[in-house]
Amino acid sequence: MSTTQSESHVLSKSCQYALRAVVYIAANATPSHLTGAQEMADSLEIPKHFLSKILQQLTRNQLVSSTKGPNGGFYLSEENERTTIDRIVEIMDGPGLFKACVLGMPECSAVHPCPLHFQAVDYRDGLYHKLKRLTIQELADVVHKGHVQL
Amino acid sequence: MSTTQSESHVLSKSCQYALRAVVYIAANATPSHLTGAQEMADSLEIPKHFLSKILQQLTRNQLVSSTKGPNGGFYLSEENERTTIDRIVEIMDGPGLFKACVLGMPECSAVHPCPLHFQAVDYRDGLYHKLKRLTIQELADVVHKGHVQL
DNA sequence: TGAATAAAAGACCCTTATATCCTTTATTCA
DNA sequence: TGAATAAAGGATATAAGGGTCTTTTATTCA
Repeated sequence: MSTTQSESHVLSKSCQYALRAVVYIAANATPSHLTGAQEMADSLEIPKHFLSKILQQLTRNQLVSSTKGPNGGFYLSEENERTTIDRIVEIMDGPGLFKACVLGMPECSAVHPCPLHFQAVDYRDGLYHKLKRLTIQELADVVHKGHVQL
Repeated sequence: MSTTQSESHVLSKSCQYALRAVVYIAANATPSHLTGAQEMADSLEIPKHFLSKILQQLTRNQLVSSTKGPNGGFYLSEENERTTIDRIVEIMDGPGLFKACVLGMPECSAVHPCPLHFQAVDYRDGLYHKLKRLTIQELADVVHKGHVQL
């Protein structure tokens, strides 16, 4: 009974990598030692070239900072550290994730709900509101205390 | 500042179509008038051939019933009507969705959590337990009462 | 029986996500 | 200044998801 399953996910792989990378930078970069793409790729076990692409995207959107050349690499400005998780998700996966209907219907709302609207909406909104208040720095702190793996 | 976003989603399109189709069948098929793929495709605005393939997958897994030939089509047995939503999701998208880590880490659990584990897990499990108790028939009833759009 | 109907099945194509590679630009420091 | 380093950028490859088309099989009914 072979069934071809479409392996779905909440966050794209790019977004997952982006979040882990940014938290890694927050937890490991210091003014005297910036974090390089190579170091991150090794430590987080993310394909290096793919990670570089993602980091580029984040810097272009000013969610992480970088400098080129020897001793160059990535770091977070004070402002970068206060970035909330939802911002990263939005940059990587677009604004749709926390707004779109579970069943993909264009007109789904509390007034014209799809059959799963009320089952799904609190799940979605609950997560969204948490991520909207949670900063990179806060996650990095938890990592530093060793309570969590990256 | 062009950012190539990877449009993520909770349920795959195949799964969204599958759920809508099954609820449609439950709400519209009668012993004297089975629902055809064409009718469903038209009514739900789903590409017909794609829908057919999905329906095939569901019948192969005995979540919907069908007969060929003139006046043939799809219908739900009594047992089919009591199928819970999580079963459909599992057939279409695999068993991973409600178990996998938000950040895609293989070893994520309450003991070795990823940075977002506790933020995500209760919502994920909450939705899962709802879908595990919710049947096709129950959704079809809501549709019949006109409270919901398909 | 045979023509018409509708699902089952399989081959195929297009788009997007994921991943890799190569070249260019900026920076450091000997 | 120039060699080395590391990010930025662009072009390309691979895989999976989404979608289409054609043929086969089962069923009905005239």
